[in-house]
Amino acid sequence: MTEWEQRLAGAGCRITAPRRAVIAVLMNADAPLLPQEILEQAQTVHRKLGLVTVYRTLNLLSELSLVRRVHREDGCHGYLPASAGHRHALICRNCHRAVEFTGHNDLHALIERVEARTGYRVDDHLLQLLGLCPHCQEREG
Amino acid sequence: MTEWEQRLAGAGCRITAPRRAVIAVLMNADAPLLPQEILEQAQTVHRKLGLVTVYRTLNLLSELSLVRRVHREDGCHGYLPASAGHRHALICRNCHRAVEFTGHNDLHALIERVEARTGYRVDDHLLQLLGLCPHCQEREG
DNA sequence: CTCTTAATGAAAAGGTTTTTCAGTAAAGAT
DNA sequence: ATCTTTACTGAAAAACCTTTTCATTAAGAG
Repeated sequence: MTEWEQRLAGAGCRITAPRRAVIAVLMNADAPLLPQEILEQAQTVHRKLGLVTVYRTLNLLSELSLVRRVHREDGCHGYLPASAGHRHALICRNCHRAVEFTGHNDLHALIERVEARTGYRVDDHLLQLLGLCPHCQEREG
Repeated sequence: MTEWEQRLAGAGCRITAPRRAVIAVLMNADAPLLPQEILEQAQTVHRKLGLVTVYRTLNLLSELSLVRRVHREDGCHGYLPASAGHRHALICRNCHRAVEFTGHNDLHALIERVEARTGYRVDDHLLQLLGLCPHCQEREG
């Protein structure tokens, strides 16, 4: 049983073949995957998987903080395996390969300054970086 | 003619009553407005305005950097008047009132560190802060 | 193995955003 | 002021992504 499956079981959820298939795809993803893409890859393992179950499993994994949802410019959402703690995604605009990073320390100063100037109390943030990964830089240059 | 209308005219676009109505609503918005909300407010000025034209005008204003699109957790998009330069939105999770801020200096150090560690070249970023505005803090406390 | 009920898949519904297309009106030319 | 061109508009339909509904299936406790 994988670590993710243990977390599911610990939360009182059943370990089913459809969930195993979705998990297998997501655990090793290195770019944000759309639900439709997850479906197509997972169906090679579990043929009769439906898109609805992909969405339900993604919601479940999000609640357990096992995956992170990233916003795309076109308005739909990709999903990435989430590392522990509050991290952010750096996404290649060409191949969509993503890495995570922590921005906590640098953001802390910024957030304090903004709180002082605006009077707002900040309790959450969304940060995504966009650029070119090393691989795609080579191809371009 | 307002500043926004001059920008439109300068870009070769026609100044029409529907566009004026959308602009009038957005110029003074202090919270991200949904296309549907913009429609309802703008229809008090231009009764036969359609939702399609709201979307088309929002795309136009986005291209001219007169409005900024902010991502909401539910997946749809709100629109805010954009100040000059690269700014970010701080949004109240209760009343949705928003203020803008510049995070350029603080993010610069973070971005350089992430570039050094990952090899990515970062050329854009998305940063939104969420919290409570002073007004809603009072109401809560 | 049996039983309970969580989980599934198909179909339908719900929402937002885009496309299509015939009609309208803005703005430059006359 | 009027004409002419064509960008713009609104309604309807289409195209998405995502959620809900509901009858059926199967996980896992006893």
